[in-house]
Amino acid sequence: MEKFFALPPEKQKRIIDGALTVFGRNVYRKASAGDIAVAAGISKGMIFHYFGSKKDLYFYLIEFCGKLLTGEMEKRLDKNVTDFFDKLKLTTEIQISVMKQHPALLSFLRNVFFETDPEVESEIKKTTSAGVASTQGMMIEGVDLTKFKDGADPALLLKLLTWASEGLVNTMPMGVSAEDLDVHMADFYKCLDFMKNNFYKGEYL
Amino acid sequence: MEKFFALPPEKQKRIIDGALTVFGRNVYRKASAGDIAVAAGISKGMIFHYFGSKKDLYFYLIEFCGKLLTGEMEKRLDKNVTDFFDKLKLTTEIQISVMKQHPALLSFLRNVFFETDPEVESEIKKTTSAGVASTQGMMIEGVDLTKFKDGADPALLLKLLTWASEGLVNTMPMGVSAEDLDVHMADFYKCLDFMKNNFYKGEYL
DNA sequence: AAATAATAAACCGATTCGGTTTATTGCAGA
DNA sequence: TCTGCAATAAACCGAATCGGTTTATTATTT
Repeated sequence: MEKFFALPPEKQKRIIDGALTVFGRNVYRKASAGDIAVAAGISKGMIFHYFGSKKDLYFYLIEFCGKLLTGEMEKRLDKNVTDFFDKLKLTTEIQISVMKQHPALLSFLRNVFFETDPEVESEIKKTTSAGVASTQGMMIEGVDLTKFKDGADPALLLKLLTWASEGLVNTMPMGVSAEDLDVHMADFYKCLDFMKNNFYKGEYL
Repeated sequence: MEKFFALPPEKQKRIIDGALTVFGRNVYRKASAGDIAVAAGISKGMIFHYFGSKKDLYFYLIEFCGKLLTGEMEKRLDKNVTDFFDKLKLTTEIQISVMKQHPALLSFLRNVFFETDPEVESEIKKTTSAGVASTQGMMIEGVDLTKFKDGADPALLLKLLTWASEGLVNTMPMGVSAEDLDVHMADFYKCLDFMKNNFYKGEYL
């Protein structure tokens, strides 16, 4: 893998994104090295020159994405944020910013999560058991629930907005441009503000 | 294809669902007849005996799903429903009921929509141009907007709930059981009621 | 110019592909 | 029970593709 790391960073990125795209659209077995090479704009042989094997590339990508995602989360998701909507906004913002760097990252991780190929499944379970954790659960902890009006159900609201966030990301899975992401995020933020205005007590607006 | 239609209906269904699953998880080129046969619990040869070719099977499935979906929509989506939430509920209900019959149907159609393989793309465009139509646009037409409170933005609300509906369906794409679907749908309905209670004028509740 | 590293392209045996053919089974009607 | 026929599984086909290696070519360094 030293060979790979010796490459200029923008080329590393091209290869990573090409591989993420192919692994993000296909199951492990059907994601061929040839397709990855084409997507990355290099010759097939180079993949094995850089990574040794398809499997090695695959697990390198898992590690890379995991570290990037959790790294961004730890760096930017301030523990002191107790406002429900701020926290949700922040989480979405991080996801979007990651997708701007690597558009196929989320669909790749999703495929990894659902992968069942015996050649990789057991090792996946080993390396990702710590990583995933329930976003749902830790989202609501430390949140100041007293800001909500009586009758407003934060858990339900969280569920709704989590779905929406999922759907938002999922409705444009192909080559999603940064501008498109911004447009949709702006709409999503409008939704958040809208909800906040309606479900917070007046004094917290 | 007469051979296929002569089969007992439950066997037809098994084959359809197997094929939908495989085509729903893979791009056309990577969805192999062998995998489909395994998923359907028949031998590979039978696929060609029933359908002639993989491509014929593929387009039969497109036609089948299209007819089923639009058929259900026309049958159940009453034109007289002018209530925003009733309409949304009805639409979701139809989608879920279709997914109960054929769990992989939606992901299959989704893949068809994004398919780019030259072997099938042009013919897809021909056969589906009429079918898709903008759900978003026709969702809001004929809806009684006067029921909303001042300050409630129905278009924004529709967007949010459409995303949520997308996310709801998309968060469990694998072998989703009917009970799971019911649980999630119940949650979604609770969200709808919740929104309705908050964004409708009092006299319409 | 010689040596060395990076890369593409040709190549390898093995596997899988879409599709066909053959062998086996189940089930009519006699 | 035998016979014929349709349904099916299993073996098979040449072609393509697979993961991976080797060779040839191009850049780069010395």
